[in-house]
Order: sequence, then structure tokens, then C-alpha cells
Amino acid sequence: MQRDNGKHSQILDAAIVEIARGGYHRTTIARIARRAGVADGTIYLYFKNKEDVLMAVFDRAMDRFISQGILEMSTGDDAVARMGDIVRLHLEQVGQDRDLAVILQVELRHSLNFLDIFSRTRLRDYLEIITGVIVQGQNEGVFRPDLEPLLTARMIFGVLDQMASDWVLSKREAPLAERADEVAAFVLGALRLGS
Amino acid sequence: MQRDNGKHSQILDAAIVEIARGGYHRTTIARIARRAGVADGTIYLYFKNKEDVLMAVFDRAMDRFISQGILEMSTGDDAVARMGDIVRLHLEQVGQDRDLAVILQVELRHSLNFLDIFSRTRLRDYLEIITGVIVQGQNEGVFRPDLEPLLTARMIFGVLDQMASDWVLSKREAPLAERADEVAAFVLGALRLGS
Amino acid sequence: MQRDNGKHSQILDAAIVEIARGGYHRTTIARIARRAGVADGTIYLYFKNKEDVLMAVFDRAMDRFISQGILEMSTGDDAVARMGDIVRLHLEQVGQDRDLAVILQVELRHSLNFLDIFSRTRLRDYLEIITGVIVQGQNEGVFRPDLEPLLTARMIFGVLDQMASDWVLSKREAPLAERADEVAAFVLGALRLGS
Amino acid sequence: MQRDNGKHSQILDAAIVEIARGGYHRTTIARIARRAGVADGTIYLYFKNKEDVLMAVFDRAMDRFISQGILEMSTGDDAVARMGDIVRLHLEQVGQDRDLAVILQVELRHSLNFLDIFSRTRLRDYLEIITGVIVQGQNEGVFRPDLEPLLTARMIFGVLDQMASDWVLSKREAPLAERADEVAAFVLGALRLGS
DNA sequence: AATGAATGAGCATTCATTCAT
DNA sequence: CATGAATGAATGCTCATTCAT
Repeated sequence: MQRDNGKHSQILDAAIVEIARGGYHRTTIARIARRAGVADGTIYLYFKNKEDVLMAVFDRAMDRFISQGILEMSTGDDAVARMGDIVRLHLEQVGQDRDLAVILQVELRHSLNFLDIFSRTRLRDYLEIITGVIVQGQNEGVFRPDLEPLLTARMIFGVLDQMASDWVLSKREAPLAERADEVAAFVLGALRLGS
Repeated sequence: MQRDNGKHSQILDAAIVEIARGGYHRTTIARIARRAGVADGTIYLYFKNKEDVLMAVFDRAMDRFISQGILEMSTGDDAVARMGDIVRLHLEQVGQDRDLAVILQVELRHSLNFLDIFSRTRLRDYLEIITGVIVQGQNEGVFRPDLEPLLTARMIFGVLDQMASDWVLSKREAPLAERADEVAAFVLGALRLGS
Repeated sequence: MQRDNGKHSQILDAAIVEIARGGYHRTTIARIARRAGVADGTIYLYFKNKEDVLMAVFDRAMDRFISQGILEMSTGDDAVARMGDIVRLHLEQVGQDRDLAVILQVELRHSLNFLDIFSRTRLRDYLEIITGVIVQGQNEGVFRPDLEPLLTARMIFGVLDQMASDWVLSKREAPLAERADEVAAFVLGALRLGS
Repeated sequence: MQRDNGKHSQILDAAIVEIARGGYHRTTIARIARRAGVADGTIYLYFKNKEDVLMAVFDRAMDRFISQGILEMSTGDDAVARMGDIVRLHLEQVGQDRDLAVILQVELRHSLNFLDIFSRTRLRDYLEIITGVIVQGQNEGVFRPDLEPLLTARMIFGVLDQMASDWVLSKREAPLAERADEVAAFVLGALRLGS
């Protein structure tokens, strides 16, 4: 495995395109290999088996979930600004690559198994960040104190996830992040103190 | 090819259980037939092919989405009460049958194709009802007028859908509708006029 | 599995011919199916997998080892007559079907695994019969008492087995049993009391 | 392509161990190469192809058959002594190296092809030596004159071969040659003049 | 209508062999 | 000489679908 010449990436990229466009269960090793421009057997030099390729694809798609920006988000900001950032960064991040988004929003949800892995790893981290911002806002006295933080974080994730799914299904070319302000208005409306 | 000795239903029920518990891609015609207590070939007397069975399963699952209650929901009530009803009825409806819920929240999302059909038929009807309530509330002067009704309806659906998915993945036995009040509080909070 | 039409036998027979003539590791499911005149998939209706087919083939070959005649051999006869019968019956039995003999003498010995199964089941039964005759002869005072019966039985088996292997490898058409008298003379010579 | 840094031997030794312990059909070029500490491609510098490696392995195993001792066996001795020597030397020789014995007794017999080569080359030479001793004994008047020498040599070989196979299959650590006296007693008993 | 035996296309994976470095 | 990445042919097995009974 001295020489790679980017074969690993070539295969992964090919798998992403195949899965996104042809669907999970029509994706064969032969199709991935053809698109990657390698022989079928070559895939087994870089991945243990087909499932290993798929896991790598899903892993890359899941990385898209937690935007680097969100991780590096200034903790100095107030909760309202941070929540707005989360909304915008999520939509920007997912909206960056349609193929990857299809995998994230559609193909990843194929099985209770994958969904379960997803929800117990990346999603958990993500929800923790959102939960943290909600608690911060409650402490700052700008968010409603009666909302249960984790449940609320899940609902906010539901909103963002639905936006992403709608975008994937829509044929329009409009960027996903275009909706960020309206979404942020909804979410912050739900969080703000009552009149 | 419609009326029989209940074979059509037997097959459909068997397919629902198989898909929900074994997952989409492990569900074979042979397994459905065995559970239904019929021969493999018999399935082809009632359904055109495997995809036709799946479409019928998904169709039944999608019926679960639009609660009969929601369709019959009193139009005389005010928007706040109606929105609360929608939230409660959605969670009650989906939470009624775990097998069907798994299909609705997980297996239905297998392919862009199925998702697309779903979003262009049942989901559209559903969103129209929610949109109607939002517009009603805006007209009554109790919901924020700056929210775009259809987009907002999608976000509300996202919240409800996420609650349903979380419930399906959780091993807990708690009924889904238990959360109805908290979810309604979040949604109505987002809709209410600002301070 | 109502209708069989002798498919099980057809497949088994085809497998025997393929293994005997093409060798174990060149025998594919496709070749067996083609010779049997069935589709590849049909084989899996009658056998669990490829190994199951091979085990059935080996099982039938091993049946050839313990001649029915030997099992039914009169226990009333004296040891000398019985030992002569064993030699003759063994050679007759193995010499009946060249394909089966090839499997017995060559292909069955492919792996320590198969050999081990063979030696712990059929061969054991066989050796017990031979051992019994040796002990009988020693008791009758016609066989040398200094020979350890089980070891001697193994050596006699070695003689018979070698005759069978030689016959399988020889291109000559002469029947295997033709040598029975000479072989019996050698074996009985070894067993008889010294001068 | 002959002389090197002992690579040829390294590869051969590795192949012997792999075949003996893993079985013929699990032995891949990659495994041999790994055990030999060379690259896969290197094997093709020393051997034409995989079969060529196997032939070399079998060749070395077959060398073990004709003990150097048997070839150098004093022709001055009487036939009884020489026959005893053959038995003892055969068992000692085969019993020297279990890996090689496994190959000789089990793996070599994989195919009619290998068996055929074996029986037409080394085995033939071996049988000639035994035949010679039998004839000598008949001439000396100590062996039964009615035994056909070549057939008898084959039967004696069968006895020795069976002893070797039994030893390979047995898990016991007892040396093979331990049985030499009993085996010689049997063989010489068969050869000796009748009472 | 109902059956279920039979079909055969389709696919993941292995491995002997080659060849650019 | 030596390497080991790359190749792609080969094969066991599954399963949707058909059709004779």
C-alpha cells in the first residue's frame, strides 16, 4: 500500500456519486469501480469489503453534519447570535454538495442500524452543542426557561433536517442557505421569552 | 383482483411486519409469503411485482400520517387550539403502531423515488392543512404575520417528524403522544406574536 | 419439495461424474448443474450448499466401502473363509463403479478434514469387522496369536486399499476383483501360523 | 534463475509448511510469499507459476519415499534382512518430518494427475527395489514362490503406506518407526514359505 | 385460484499473474 | 533482482418471477 495516487479518494468519491444518484441498493462494487476508473479487485486493496466502503461514505456524509464552523463557533457570543450561527452553518454545510446531502438525508436512513449508529455518535455530539446554546440562553435570561433543553434541541434539529430534506428533493437550484434567516426567525421565535 | 378471502390484507400485513422488523432489503417475497401463509406465487395474483407490494405498504403507512382526526378537525376552533390538535393527533396517530411507524420513519425513506412520491402526494395534503391553520392564525392576529406559511408548515412538520423518528429509535416504551404538550408549546411559541 | 422427479439423484450422479473426471477443485456448481440438466439455483433446492453436495457424494462413495455383503457375511463360517470373503467383497464392491472408486481412492483424500471424518466413521466400522475375524481366527487357533488384531486389520486394509488405488490409476479394463485370490493368498499367508 | 540467496529454498520450505498445515486449496501465493519473507512477484522469478511450486513441493516430498538408506542398502544381505530394512527405513524416513508426511500421504493425492506422475516415477523405482528383494528371497528359497513379485511389492507398499497415513492422522506423538517390528513380522509372515 | 418447483440473471469476493518502479 | 499495487476472470449463492399442475 505504498503507492496510493489518491485511489482511496477516487473510490470514495465514486461511491458517493453512485449511491447518491443510483441509490443504495443499486450500487454495486462493479459500478463504483468503473466510475473510479479502477478494477473491481482494487477496491479490496483499500477497503475491507462493500460495507466498509459504505461506512466510509456515510462517515464522510456525517462529517458534513457538524460544520467545522459550529465546532469553532465563538463561545463568547450571546446565545441568540450562536443559535443563528448554528442554523446558518448547518444549512450552508449540508447545502454544499448535493450528492453528499442526498446520502445524508436519504440513503443514510436506510436501516435502523445505520440510523442508530448515526444517532448515537455524530447526532449526539451535535445535539449537545445545541443543548449547550439553549442552556446558555436560558441562563442569560433570553430563552424561555420552561423548555426542556435536550428535547428542544431535538426539535430544532428536526426543523433543520426537514429543510435539508426538502432541498434535496426539490429540483430547484436555489442554495439551501438562502432560507437561513427565515429558519432562524422561526427557531428563535420559539425560544424567546413570551410576551 | 380485489376481493378475495382476505388474502390481499394478509399479504399486506405480513409485508408490513417483515419490512418493519427485518428491514427493507432483507424482505423477500418468500418471507412475506411464508408469514402470510400463502405460496410465493400467490402474491403475484394480488400484486404486480415486489415493488407493487412495497408501494401498497408505504401507502398504508402514509395513511397514518394524515390522521382521520385532523381531516375531521373542527374548522370552528381557533388557530391556537387547532395547531395544538394537529400536534397531538400527529403524535398519537404515528405512535399507534410501532411497525407502521418504523416503515414511515425509516424504511419509506429508502430512495429518492419513494420519498418523492410521498412528498408530492400525502405530505402535500398534510402541509396544506397546516398551512391553512397558520394563515387562519395570522388572520386572527394571533400568529406572527412575517412567517411564510408554507415554509413554516414544513418546519413544523420537521419538528413532528423528528419526534416520531426519535421515538422509533428509542427503546423506551413511553407513548409518543406523551410529549405532545411540550412540542405544542415549542411550536406555538414559534408562531405567537413577538413581545 | 413435492415433486422431485429424481432431481436429487440426477444432481448427485452429475456431481460424482464431475468430481471423478474433472477433480474436486475444478468441480463447480455450474458444471454439476449443466451435467444434471438443471439450473444452478435448482441445486440449492436439494442441497444446502456446495459442501453439502460434496458430503453427499463422499457419503455415497463411503457406502461403497462396507459392502452390504460384508455386513451380512455369515458369522458361522470359519475365519479363513471369512477373511477370503472380505478380500473378495471389498475388491468387488470398489471395482463396481470406476467414477465412485476414483472419488473413494483419490478425491476423498483431499484434506485432513475429510480423511479424518472418513477414518473416524466408516473406516472404523470396517476395521472392527476385520479385527473381529482376526480375533476369531486366533481363537480358532488358525491365525498367529502374536499379531496385534487392530494393527493387523489396518495393514490388511492397506493392502486392499492399495489394490483399489492401483486399479483406479491403471488404464486397463480388467476388473479389480480379478486379483482377489492372489491378494487373499498374501493376506492369509501373513495371518497363518508359522511353520 | 537457479542460484540466489537461498530464496528458492525459502519459498519451497514456506510452501511445504503452508500446504501441510493449511491444506492444498487454502494455500495461496500470497501466503507462501509472506511466510517466505519475499514479495508475491518474487516467487515468479524462481518458479514458472503456482503449479510449478506445487510440483517442486511434491518432488521433495517424494524424495522422502525412497530413503537414501534403501538405495544404499547392502545388496550383500539376505532377503529377509533386506525386507526388514526396507520396512524400518520406510517408516523412519516418512516419520522424520510430519509436514512433509502430510503432503506425502494427503495433499499429494489430490488429483489423478499428481497421483499418476507419482506412481509412474518414484513409486515405480521403489517398487522395483522391493520386487528385487522378493525375487532374491524366492531364489534363496525363503519366500513363497507362488507370489507374483510386482503385485506382492505393491501390497507391501500398501501396508507401509497405510501405516504412514494412520500416523499422519493420529494425534499421538509416538514415532512412526516404533511399529517397524510388528509390520515387518506381518510382511515377512506373508512372504515366508507355508508350513 | 392457488401452488411451489424451477429458473437464471446478478453480485461480492478471491487470487494467480503482470509490470512499472 | 525485487517489489507489491493493480488487474479481472472466475464462482458460490440469492431471490424475483414464471408456469405447469
